Amino acid sequence: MSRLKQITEAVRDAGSLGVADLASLTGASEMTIRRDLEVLAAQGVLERFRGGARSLLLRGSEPPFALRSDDNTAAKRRIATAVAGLLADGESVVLDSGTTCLEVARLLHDRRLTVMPLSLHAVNALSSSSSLTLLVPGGRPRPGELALTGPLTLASLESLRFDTAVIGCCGLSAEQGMTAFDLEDASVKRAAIASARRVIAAVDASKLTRTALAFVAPVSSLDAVVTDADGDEGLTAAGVTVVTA
Amino acid sequence: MSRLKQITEAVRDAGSLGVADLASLTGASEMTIRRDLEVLAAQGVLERFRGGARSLLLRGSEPPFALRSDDNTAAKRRIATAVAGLLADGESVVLDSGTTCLEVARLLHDRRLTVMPLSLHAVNALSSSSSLTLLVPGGRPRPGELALTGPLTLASLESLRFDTAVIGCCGLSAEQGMTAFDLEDASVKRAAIASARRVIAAVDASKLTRTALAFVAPVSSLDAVVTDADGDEGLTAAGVTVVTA
DNA sequence: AGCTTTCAAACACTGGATTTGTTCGTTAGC
DNA sequence: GCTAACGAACAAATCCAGTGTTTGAAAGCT
Repeated sequence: MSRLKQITEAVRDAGSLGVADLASLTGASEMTIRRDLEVLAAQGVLERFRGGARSLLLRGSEPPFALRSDDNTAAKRRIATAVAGLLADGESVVLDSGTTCLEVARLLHDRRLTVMPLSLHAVNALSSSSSLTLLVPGGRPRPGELALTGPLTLASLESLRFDTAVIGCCGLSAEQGMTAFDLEDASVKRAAIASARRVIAAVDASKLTRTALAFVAPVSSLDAVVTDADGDEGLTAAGVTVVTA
Repeated sequence: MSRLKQITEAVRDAGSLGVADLASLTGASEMTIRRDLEVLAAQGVLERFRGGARSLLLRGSEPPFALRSDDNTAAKRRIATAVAGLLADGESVVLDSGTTCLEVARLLHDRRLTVMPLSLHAVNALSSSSSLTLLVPGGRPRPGELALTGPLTLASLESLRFDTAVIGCCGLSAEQGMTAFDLEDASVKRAAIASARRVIAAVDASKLTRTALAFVAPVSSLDAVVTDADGDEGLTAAGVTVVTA
């Protein structure tokens, strides 16, 4: 585990911690801890005060992208591989933001597809591909996440029709449907779903027991859910194809 | 001069060259030359064949972005600094693609502005800024250049009104007006100009004697031209403010 | 087929950039 | 005013991209 994540979690669990505590916890020097705190503060993870830092992570919000990105990569990659397998050459695909979908993007680099990613991270992962047609939606990138949102994004989605939407999310259950942390994100996901004939949700198992603030869509709008462990949670009963990677 | 550029020019001038020739020309090993040829082939600069490579650069087309980017950086930076100085805090700016405008983007990173860059390179340069409002236009990124083009880009521009447009180009003269190498690019530039109240052209002096294929706009649509050396070329007479950086 | 040339994968090396640690003068808070 | 924390500046360590070398495979020629 990276030192940054270690610090983030220690501070979150304790509420606030001193520089010296973090130094002895991680084995790094105090100067290094200060520099780490600076970058974490810039990411909005925590707030510095003289002598230490206090966490800014609410229970309802998700940790910033940079910290999630190399979390559970094995599961993400397995899910991504399964999702990539569901896409046929020549298809047009809208690809949601988030770390799991970024993993999908990486696998699509040499495929023959038309892809419109909803996050700049995925755009960057794909921009050097010569085999696929890359479409960039307009929008305002949310800091860190670099997920595109806002009216420009919605307008881009509304003007296009895709064969498949690959959507990630923060919570998914038969009763609560698909939910996301961010309201803006939720409306983008909704527009992506509306613009596609087929909808695939790429969701690691931990999300199947969770519900986030913003409602996106009922499970009935999904055609398939790709997940990493067995944890159906009533999705099959709700008429969704569940693929376990 | 970088070895890549050296190879590009040698192959262009000779039509085609052998690996051994290029190795002795550059002083690098043959393996390194092969690796270089691989990246240049990926950029579409040349085509490999057993034993060497042949050029794919036409006279009318411009060398790829990666080769132009650290060309004449001093002049570009001076021009960029002058352009940045013409922008006032709070303004909304649409920023064209190209290496000179990328230099401008770098200078805007910590300013308080609303910026919509027309190239993904500039988007990436700005996406970590917390002080400015970044807008991404939709579109298809042209390979290498990563300039956004196409109907999505035009639609994004048409739906917005900017205070200032900063435009780069391949040719500019009082008689021929502003010209670009790429037709798609030209229509994007035109839309950018139409969406802004004030138009600044950022152009190094070598462009002032050149004309490219695609007509963009007459000099009368420009409010100011920022260039690096004295070389008015009748622009002042045509009613344009010429700023020499 | 047999020979020669070219190619590229694998490994080692190198120089530059990034990260980390240390020192020390400055600053914030008591 | 005093003390602890801070951060700038420099030094050390570490990492990484680019390069060269070797070597076995592949391509082209006779």
